[in-house]
Amino acid sequence: MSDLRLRFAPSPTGYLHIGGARTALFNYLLAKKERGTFILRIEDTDVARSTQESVDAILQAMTWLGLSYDEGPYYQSDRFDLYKAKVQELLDKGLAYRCYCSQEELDAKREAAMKSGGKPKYDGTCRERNRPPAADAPFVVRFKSPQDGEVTFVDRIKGPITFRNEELDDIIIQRSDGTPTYNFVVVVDDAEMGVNLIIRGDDHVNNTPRQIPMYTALGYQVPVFAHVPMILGADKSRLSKRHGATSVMAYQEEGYLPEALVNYLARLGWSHGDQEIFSMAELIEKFSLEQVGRAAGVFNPEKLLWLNAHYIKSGDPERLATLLREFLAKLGLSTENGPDLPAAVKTLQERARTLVEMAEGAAFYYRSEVEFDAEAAAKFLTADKRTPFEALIRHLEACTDWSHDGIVAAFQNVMDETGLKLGKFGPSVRVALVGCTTSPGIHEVVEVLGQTRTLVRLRRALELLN
RNA sequence: GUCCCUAUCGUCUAGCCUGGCCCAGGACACCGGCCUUUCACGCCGGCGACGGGGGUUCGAAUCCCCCUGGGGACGCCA
Repeated sequence: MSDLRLRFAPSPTGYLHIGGARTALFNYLLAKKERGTFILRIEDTDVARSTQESVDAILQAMTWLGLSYDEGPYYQSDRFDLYKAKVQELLDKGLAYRCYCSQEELDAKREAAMKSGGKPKYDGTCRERNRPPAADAPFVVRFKSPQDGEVTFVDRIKGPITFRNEELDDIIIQRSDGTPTYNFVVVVDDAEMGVNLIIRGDDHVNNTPRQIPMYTALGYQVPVFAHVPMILGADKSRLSKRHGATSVMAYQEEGYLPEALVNYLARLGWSHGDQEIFSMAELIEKFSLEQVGRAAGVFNPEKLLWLNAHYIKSGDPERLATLLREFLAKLGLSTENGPDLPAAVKTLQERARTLVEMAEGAAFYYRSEVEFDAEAAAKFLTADKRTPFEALIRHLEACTDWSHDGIVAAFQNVMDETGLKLGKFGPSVRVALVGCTTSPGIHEVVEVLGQTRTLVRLRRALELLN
């Protein structure tokens, strides 16, 4: 165990999205690699927007991805007393002050500042105010940010970053309803929880110079920061719903394997030479902040698909079969009275890129009756196939070795007897057994279907030949 | 608008720190071919980038400056 303490701190206002998942992954990987502690903290200070459903959805997605945490989940909504005390401490030290400006006043000031070409920062009206305008006037609490000099921090990914303090304004740390705000609680919690390396999204770079003075004001040690670049959509704008699915669990529903998403997310913005395929164990072993890129990256669904295809091809048939059942069920199919599912999976592993595709490809195995594609039936189930079909039925009936070799031998007998090449009647047999013209290899299909089902389907097709 | 970050094939990236091995390598996608009873897989080949301009240097993708492009932040959201 090292003393490295990391955290993932999502706010429960929706599902876990792709960007959050990657941030969580990087934290997880480094925690595992360095044998540190990975903390999960739920940032629900915005009581109105936070929901239990979102918490559950985030937890579920993390479980699916295999991102387990060592501590937590902590809920900020359980810690309001602590924040209150810390706000009071700053007030007592004179490092924070009550601000009585109304929302409307602030909006007007912001707009005016923007118009005159400046940064829309708070003008500090209440900074030096001595007493409230009225005894019961509502107020927020603002942190007194330093007004001159500059803050510099060395980002583990981007290097040194400097801000002039005059760019900063006095941010609100407590709302008029008494609840604390993000920029304040994140500092208190990270410090109180002993987090010493903060890996978070790029969009927080600008928050960092406002948070650093708060660490100091509260007597905390400033942690190290590592800001990972954003994930963009194909049009280079911030990834959002209009670029396709952004929810982690949507990928599960679309038939993706968690290892494919993990692998993809890891390689988006991080690299290890030319290697593309990484297991979780390998990522833990090889991950390092030094190899994380500094520029934003475009989310490429096609590459994710390719990775998913890879993991389906190389996956364990038994496991894939277990996962596939749910997808077959969505098609209204039960595997109970059908062929052995892992065997069926093996015939589809190299032709399905997702479990959805695999379920579609496996459907014919589990339908009680073949559903014929009209065009395929018209083209291939023709009267001239009667002879080879009868021969095939005879040889398959007589087959005592229902193995790949035994089945190949039966087909060979038909070829010898009729003088027809496989290409002459194979496609018709496929349509008879599957219903359409694309499927796994015909011998494989026959083998997996089994003797009884194969013969039933061939005889029924024979009746249709006329 | 202001501030911050960033810049190698369409996309993800290697190389950049420690200039020459790079007329820039890998992967996805795309295009051709091979394999083949179908569809795929696989294999082989092709297309394709150092944003622009100045420097520094014998030599720059690599170092410096400017420009431009892209992203982010500017909330009593997180």
